[in-house]
Order: sequence, then C-alpha cells, then structure tokens
Amino acid sequence: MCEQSNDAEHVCLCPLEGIIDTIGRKWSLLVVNAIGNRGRLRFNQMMDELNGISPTTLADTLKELQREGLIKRESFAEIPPRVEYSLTKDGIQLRRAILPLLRWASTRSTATKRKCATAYRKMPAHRVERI
Amino acid sequence: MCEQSNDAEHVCLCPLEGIIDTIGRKWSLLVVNAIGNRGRLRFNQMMDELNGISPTTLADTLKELQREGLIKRESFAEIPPRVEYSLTKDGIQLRRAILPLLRWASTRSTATKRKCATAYRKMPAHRVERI
DNA sequence: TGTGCAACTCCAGACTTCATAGTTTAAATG
DNA sequence: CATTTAAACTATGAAGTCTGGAGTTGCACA
Repeated sequence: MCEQSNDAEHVCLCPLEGIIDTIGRKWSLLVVNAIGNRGRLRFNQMMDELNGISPTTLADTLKELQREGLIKRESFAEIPPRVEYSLTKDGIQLRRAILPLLRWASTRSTATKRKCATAYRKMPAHRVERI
Repeated sequence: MCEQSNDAEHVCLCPLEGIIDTIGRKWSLLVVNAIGNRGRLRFNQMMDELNGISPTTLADTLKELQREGLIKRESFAEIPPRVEYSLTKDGIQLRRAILPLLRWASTRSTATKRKCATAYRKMPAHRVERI
C-alpha cells in the first residue's frame, strides 16, 4: 500500500485501485466507446454494436459505469418505454483516453488478420473519431 | 458479424473480437504498463507493483500476453532461477496506447479521493512516462 | 385474443480471479 | 549434515464475472 510507503522511488499504481474493478471489466471500455460513438445509445442498440456481449453483462456493466458517474441513464415514459444512455463529462474524458487503445487494436487486427478490411475501408472516419 | 454486412454505415467493432479476450482481462493492461515502466520485470516484482493481483492470475495473464506476442519471456539458468519479462514491439505500441487511459485514471483518482497525493508528488515523471 | 416492442431479469453452467499454501533446485548458513 | 533462503511459479477451493437463452412487464395495434 503506497500510503504506508516512505520510499520515494516506489512507483505507486494505487490510483487504479478505486477504478480497476470498473474499467477492468471485460466490456466497460467498449461500452463507453460505443456510447461516445453515437452520443446516446439504447440498450438493444448496444447489444447490436457490441457483438458478443450478453444482456446480463451489459446490464451489470451499465450499472457499474453509472455508479461511477461515467454514464447517465435517462428513461422516457413512453410506450414502449425508452431508455437512453449518454456519457457524463468524466465519461467523455475517459472515452478520449480510450481512443488510442482502440486505434491500436484496429491496426493490429488488420495487420495480423486481414478480416473486415473492406468493412473498415467503408467506415467513415468520424464514426470512430468523433466525441 | 461485419464480414457478412453490406451496410456501409454500420460501425464495425470486430477488430476487437480477436483481442478482447486478451486485453479485456482485468489486469492485462496494467501488466503491460508495469513492464513498460521498467523495461524488464520479474514475476515477484510485478506482484509487488500490481497491488491486489494473485500469482495465479498474474501467471495466466503473462501466458496470454506472451501467446499474443505482446511480451517476451526470458529465463536464465541460475540458482535461484531468474525470469525476466519485457515488451515486444507490439507490446511497446500497446503500452503507448494505454498511457492516456492511465493518466485519466490518475487525475480522476486524485480529484475524487485525494489518497496517495504525496506519494504521487514524490514520483519522478520519467518513471511513468518513459518507454 | 394475440402479437410485438423495449428494457431488462433470471438461471445454469462456464470461465476468471482470489488468497493461501506448497513445489523445485541448489547454494549459503548454522 | 540439516536448515534456511530465494525465485517462479503450481495447486486448491471458494468467490466473482460472463455467456446464452428464456421469461417478465405494460400497453399499443391488428
């Protein structure tokens, strides 16, 4: 624990202690990115975008992100009911911090696998880049 | 699956499909950063730096990162045996891509919790920044 | 009456992580 | 000669997380 350490050279990683259980979840960062991608997103839209996530996990992840103040949930009293998720200020900053990681993942994937290459060429840059 | 989609507008996240099981692990990114932080690191050094990880998890994570070509393992025939881990070229790029995320985590942590503030002030910048 | 939508919840089984204890090897120590 | 030490793990059993699919709720619309 760094609060007990008096070694000035010690590299303390404990800023992550509070947040690791949130952003360490398998899908957290991708959920944040997906929401930031579109501005606002609904549950089933996320299910479509995040290929492979289960509704249970998505629900858990959304609750956790909301608890940490990274996303905002708004529900509208309509029939059928509608719920929209968007990023908070903190969430927007997190999303900005994730972008290099996602770019790394894309370049790696296209370099090593060559799958989805055409789909990528088709995709307008602002879809990935814009906040 | 994006390879079957002919919708040019569809935002495809499948570059992540191959890598999500690796970087989606709870400690993967922190392990990569810890190694990059120091250049090369040994098992027990990582156990010290990554506060909270268990040896089982660390071993699994290292194997997975190695399998994906992100880190390199070198063992020396000494007594007691010594093993050192370092980043590959790919790993170095990944680490670069992670830095904004870690910086976000630090600012958030100091802003919201005010723990470890002195420890952070003590820490020389190059310990976090250098590759 | 019946179908459909939206946002979930529930469940069982699989996978991941946790904490702690133990293994291996041989030099160094008592 | 017996014990200790050190590093890098492995073993174990329990707890937490993820998966995939089915079910829930409430009301509009056919």
